[in-house]
Amino acid sequence: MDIDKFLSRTLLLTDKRVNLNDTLFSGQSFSWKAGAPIHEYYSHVIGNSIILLREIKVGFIEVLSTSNYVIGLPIKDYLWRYFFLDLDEKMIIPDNFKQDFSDVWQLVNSYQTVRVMRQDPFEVMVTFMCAQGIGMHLIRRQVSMITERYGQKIRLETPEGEMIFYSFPTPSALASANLDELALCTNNNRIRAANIIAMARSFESGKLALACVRSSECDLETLRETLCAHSGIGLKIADCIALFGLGRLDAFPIDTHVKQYLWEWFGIEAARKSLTEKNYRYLQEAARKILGNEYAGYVGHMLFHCWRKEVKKMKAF
DNA sequence: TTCCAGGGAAAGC
DNA sequence: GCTTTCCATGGA
Repeated sequence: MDIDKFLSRTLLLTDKRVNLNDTLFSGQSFSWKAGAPIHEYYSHVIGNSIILLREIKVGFIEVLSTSNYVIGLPIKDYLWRYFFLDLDEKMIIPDNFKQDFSDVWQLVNSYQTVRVMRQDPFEVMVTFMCAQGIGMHLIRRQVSMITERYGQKIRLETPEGEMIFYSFPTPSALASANLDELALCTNNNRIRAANIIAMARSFESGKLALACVRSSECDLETLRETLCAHSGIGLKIADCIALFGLGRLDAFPIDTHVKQYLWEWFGIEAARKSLTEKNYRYLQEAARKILGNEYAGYVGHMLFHCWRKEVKKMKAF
């Protein structure tokens, strides 16, 4: 059974089509491979971690996705939850955007099938706390070193032989980490390492974890305040955690790439200035007027992916 | 060499 | 309050 057949079966189960080639993990595209035994698909994502889909009996799937391990979940339930299948991507893009920016829409149109994945909140927090002002290469190296040092070793038999992966570290593993050791994994950045340890302790104490569980009940601003109370988490990282880890599709993170397309595609003057908090908030409001409010982050991510791939000519790793 | 990468926070006006 | 500088490293 190959991936296409797997998808045609899931299509029957869900009435929805998921093109695995269009899935994004923390905004990064990646490829899936068929493994062994059959009905098993895995992929490297950020760091030395994997997503593994394994059919354990007809219609039921086992999912190993870094720290998120679910056994015996019906395929339909898994796909609905993990790939946001309750979302009709054709309905989330405002008509006025298609009309007012038809040239951009022509470019972005084919990116509608992009799917943002619902990821583990703790993993998203650590990953994006490693992502300040450096390139993806270094971010991946940091996360990779953290998983190898503090995660659990996993052996996987594949047609290419045995492969070794590491699960994402638990909050308690990082909460009890030694500062000097963790700093070796974070570009020798001791401030970043200390921030991650403090955040993990807050998560382990239940304080931050509870805020995550209740994140859908509060407004976005309250959620951002809770996240930003932790040193090392500012507005941008808080928005990334809300979007990727907590399913808040209204959260609209603005990074250097989003800033670029807000100017180049939409001519928003403020996008040429630096991202101070004031300007960050202003740009978000400006973007919401174009992209809508409820799904601003999800739509923004299609644009993000399109911008990097079509305009910046960046390759998926 | 210089600039730019998925920023945040402290320091300086 | 708002803006500039520092943190830290590797690749183009």
